[in-house]
Amino acid sequence: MSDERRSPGRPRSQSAREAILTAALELVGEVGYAGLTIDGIANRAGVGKQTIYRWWASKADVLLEAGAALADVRVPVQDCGSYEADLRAFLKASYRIVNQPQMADLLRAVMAEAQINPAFGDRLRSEFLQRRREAFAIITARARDRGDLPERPAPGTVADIVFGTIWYRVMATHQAFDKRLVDDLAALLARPSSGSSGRRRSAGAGT
Amino acid sequence: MSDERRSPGRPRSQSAREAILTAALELVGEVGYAGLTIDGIANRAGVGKQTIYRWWASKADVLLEAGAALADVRVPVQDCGSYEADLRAFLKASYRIVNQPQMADLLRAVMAEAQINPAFGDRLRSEFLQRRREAFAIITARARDRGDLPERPAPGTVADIVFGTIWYRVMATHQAFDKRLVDDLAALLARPSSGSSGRRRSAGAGT
Amino acid sequence: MSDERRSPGRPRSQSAREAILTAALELVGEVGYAGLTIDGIANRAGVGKQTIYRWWASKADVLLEAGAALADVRVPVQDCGSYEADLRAFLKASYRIVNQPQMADLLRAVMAEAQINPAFGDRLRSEFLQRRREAFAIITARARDRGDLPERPAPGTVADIVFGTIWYRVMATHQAFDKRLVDDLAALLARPSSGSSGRRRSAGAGT
Amino acid sequence: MSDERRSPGRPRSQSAREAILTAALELVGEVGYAGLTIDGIANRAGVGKQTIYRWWASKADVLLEAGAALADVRVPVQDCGSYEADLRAFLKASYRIVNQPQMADLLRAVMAEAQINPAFGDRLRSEFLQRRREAFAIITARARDRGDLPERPAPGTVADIVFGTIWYRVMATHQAFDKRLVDDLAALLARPSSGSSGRRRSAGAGT
DNA sequence: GGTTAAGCGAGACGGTACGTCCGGTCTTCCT
DNA sequence: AGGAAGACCGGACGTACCGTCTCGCTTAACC
Repeated sequence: MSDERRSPGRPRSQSAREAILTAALELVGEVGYAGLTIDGIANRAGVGKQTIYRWWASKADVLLEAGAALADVRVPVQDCGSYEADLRAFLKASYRIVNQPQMADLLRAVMAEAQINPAFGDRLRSEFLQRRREAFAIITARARDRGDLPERPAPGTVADIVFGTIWYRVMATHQAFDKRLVDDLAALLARPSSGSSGRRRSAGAGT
Repeated sequence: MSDERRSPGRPRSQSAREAILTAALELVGEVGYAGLTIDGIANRAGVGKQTIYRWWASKADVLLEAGAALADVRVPVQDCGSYEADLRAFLKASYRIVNQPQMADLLRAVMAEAQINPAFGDRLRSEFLQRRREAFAIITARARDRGDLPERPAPGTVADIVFGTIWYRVMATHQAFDKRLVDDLAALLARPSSGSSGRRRSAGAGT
Repeated sequence: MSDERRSPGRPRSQSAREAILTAALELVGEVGYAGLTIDGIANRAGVGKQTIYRWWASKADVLLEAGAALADVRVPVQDCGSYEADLRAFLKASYRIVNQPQMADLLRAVMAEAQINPAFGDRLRSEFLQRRREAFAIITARARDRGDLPERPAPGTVADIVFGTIWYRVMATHQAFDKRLVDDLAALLARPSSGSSGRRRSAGAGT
Repeated sequence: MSDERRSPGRPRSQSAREAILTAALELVGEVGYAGLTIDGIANRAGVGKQTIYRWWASKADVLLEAGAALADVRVPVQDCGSYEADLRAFLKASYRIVNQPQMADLLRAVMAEAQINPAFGDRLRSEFLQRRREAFAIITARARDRGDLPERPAPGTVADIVFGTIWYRVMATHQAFDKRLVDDLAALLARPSSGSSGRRRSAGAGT
């Protein structure tokens, strides 16, 4: 029934894979991304360099996969009753991810590499950033259905604002992503648009 | 009258300085930041490597200084009559800077380097990011005095939102910084704080 | 009678053996000995690397065995009537071997490897060079018995001169091993020693 | 007067050059040619790898230059009175070179590399082997003039025999190049050709 | 006819050296 | 003293092979 035809040849070593991801995470914490080298990861992991090059295109890709495990905190997509509550839940989940010890350094590193290496930038977008945006899109879509989504800005722009603010704090100001920011963003973005359009929607929802 | 006591020895060559900045800008456009090397800049500029190392700490510092010329578009700090108008003026000026041809690439490069090289990160913050925030702070301070600054978020957080959104578009989505975003951000941030909470706070403050 | 007790397990694949020897010969002609790799031989032969390592110690050993087939031209050991005629017959046989198309390259390769890898050097001596010397020793021994062997040089030194000259042409000058060299060497080495000993022998032969 | 216009830039470091040649000679003695690496030479010499690659094309070229110093024993070209005496003097000089402690290993290595790397083979021929042959050619030319050069073999073939025998002992039999071989070769090659041709020449020379 | 044992193609593994590139320093001569 | 030139040491890069290993499979001999 199952089509899991094993390919011929020695199978990939899971222990090597895990040792590499662990070593990369440890090393980036100890020596920073600039000091991180494939040689260093290979030595720490007790692995040949080729084994890294065989499965990852760059040290940033290793980090990205290592980070995927840490970022396993699943975004809460269940309905909290209102757009603002949904927003707050999403932001709190993001807050928990970003405030993990090695996570901020890792995020800085992968975003930096994405600027320098366009091919990695594409991978970062498709395998990480886009997924986060899609999760967020669930919230705005639900709010639109529910009727409490402000008319402006458009959902894509809202995502830019939310993610942009978080990334800016991580990369530029090195300020903590604290609960106050959760409150500020949720309140700001959930507040009905000024002018007639907002009222119209409220009226519609109230009917 | 003038205190320009010339130091002894041969003075710094202005032609070399300009050739270096020009070469760096050209090369980063041709080969990207990853392909940019001190050797390459020196060759293109017809200059010895040592001349670069004498005056700049890294290729990112060369770019930062090269970019300063491009970013000469001075932020408008004059009063436009309302917080929203001031915001819109500031955002339009930023829009003009970011949309210069080589500027987005240059911004990406220096922000990436800042993540990788902490010492450069400090220089970027103190010599560029902080200056932009200070210019923006004039606007929020004036709005506070004028009385049309929403109570929340705090001015620093507003700056995080504004700059964060712009940087995120430059670095993550590669979306254009268009006039629609100017409108959205100005409208969103100038809109008065929502209903009861704002009033409650005012009431509390008044007691 | 026969003790050919077959060991259990799958017997060695003759088709794999032949494919390997053929692939090695082809490849050394196409890419040279430096470009010859075990991986390359295995791929060309459609064989796993392990199958090569199981039966040969190095790529030079593969070539040595591959060359053994080409060098099948057996040295003529039958008596031609005189030392000079025997010499000439031996040299002509060597000439036919060396002038085979792939043979000179193969000889160069194995002699080079013997200099670099002492263990292979021992194998080359015992399995190839020494056999050739033993074949040659038959000629000098017969000449001694017959009485037309010059007193000097000693047979071992004569072998050094004969083989040395051939190898030098193959390795150092890349000159063809031509019939003129056959004549020169045969005439030189069969000529009676100068001085009293030579005369004594001549006298003896004349009696 | 002198046109030794120094080129601009830092001049080549003689101390680095000598350290590299010394390190190469030491290492080839310790670990053999197969174990000799550019990395190893660079480390032993306290030098960057690039400094080696800048001036030499391969480790064999380093050895060849290192060996040139050892082989400084100049071939004696002065007239010893007879062809046989000249031959003996040349062979004794070669004997002294080959019997230097590191020399045999070095010769084996460069000749091996010449088989494997054709470009190096050309360099070895033009910079070493050919020079030795030219020195030897002086002896045969002088003998021809003097009249005591046997008619056959031709001078080039005589050189093949002399050098071939020496190289064969070094590479194939690992026998010492001893004084007995000097005597044997000198006697063999100086002995007049058999038959009338030799006598004719003697007669002519005697007139 | 099942069991055992070895050989087989495939290909991942830990390593080592390769030759290149670049960083940052230095040493020269020239201005 | 600054600058152009370019060699220097150091060290990471990504590649190529090495020789070994672990798979599933095939092929025989043996019970």
